[in-house]
Amino acid sequence: MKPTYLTRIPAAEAHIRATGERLTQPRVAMLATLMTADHAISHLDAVDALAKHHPMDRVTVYRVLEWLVTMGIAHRIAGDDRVWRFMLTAAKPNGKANAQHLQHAHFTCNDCGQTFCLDEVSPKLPVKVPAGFKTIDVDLKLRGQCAHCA
Amino acid sequence: MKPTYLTRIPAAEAHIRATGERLTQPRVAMLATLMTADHAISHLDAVDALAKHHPMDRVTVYRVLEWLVTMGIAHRIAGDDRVWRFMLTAAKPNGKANAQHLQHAHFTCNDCGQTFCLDEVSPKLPVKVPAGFKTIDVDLKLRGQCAHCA
DNA sequence: TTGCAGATGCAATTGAGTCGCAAATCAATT
DNA sequence: AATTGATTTGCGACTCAATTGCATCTGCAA
Repeated sequence: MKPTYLTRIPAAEAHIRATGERLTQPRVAMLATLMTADHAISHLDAVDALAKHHPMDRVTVYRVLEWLVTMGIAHRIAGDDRVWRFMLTAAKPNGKANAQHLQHAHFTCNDCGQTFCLDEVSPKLPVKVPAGFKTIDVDLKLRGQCAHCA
Repeated sequence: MKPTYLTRIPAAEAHIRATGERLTQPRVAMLATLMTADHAISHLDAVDALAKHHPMDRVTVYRVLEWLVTMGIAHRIAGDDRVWRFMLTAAKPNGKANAQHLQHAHFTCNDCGQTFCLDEVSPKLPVKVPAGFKTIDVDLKLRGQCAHCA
């Protein structure tokens, strides 16, 4: 069954505390919200989801989301509608961010519009680039129908 | 050496005439401009580039670009800055759009910001998706340093 | 408890992209 | 060559995600 917001609070606090940065209510609430999502959520989705338990300013949502990205806790995905969507970066068992996650795939459903992470697809992409080009980051994006809509 | 705008006009006219749609000045100018670019250009880049030889309205640029995409002559790429960039779709020797081009890779340089097409990388991507998911379109995006900036 | 760097809220701004509508243009037909 | 009618273009106004500036508040350490 789906995890609820409230049950994620302690884990969210621990995760933020582990960064050594300031532990603030908006950060906890935002991270707990991300933890309950099984797909990438937009800034607006986040505002709506937070409205129930911990309403906060739109701009704060932007800034907290950006902070989570710079901390490596979340990553952002460019949607076809020019809207950023955010998702937790997969963590390794020890709690550290997964470096391999930098190179991974996303699947966006043409019907429902949801975006999912496909971690299992990614790490072994053999990508050849022309001479002189240096690859730092790889992003694989699929479009189609998700299991629910097909 | 780089192709110039003027030398591309005849080819652009021929290409548009081949679609069976109306041959208009903005379409010719836009296509000729795209033909001189070796990397993906934004809507604003296009407006600036056209200003010299064939100034046209911002909105017209958007619409012509969109028309070129629906015709399969160009394709659009979502940039990390939420800006669409456009590029000619590689044509096969017979002049028809290349269907395989639908599944291909882009390389964006972190330093100069230019985006290039890597047609040779793409077609044989073995992508596994979870059960029930149906892939229709694949987009591979690389980030790093291009040959010029490295 | 206090001090203050860093975080948040609010209002205003930016900038890519879109919409509606009147005027202009292309091309088919006379 | 002129007419006609459907498409396109230009212009203004608009939408909406995201950002910026600044005053206020808050977490944390001394």
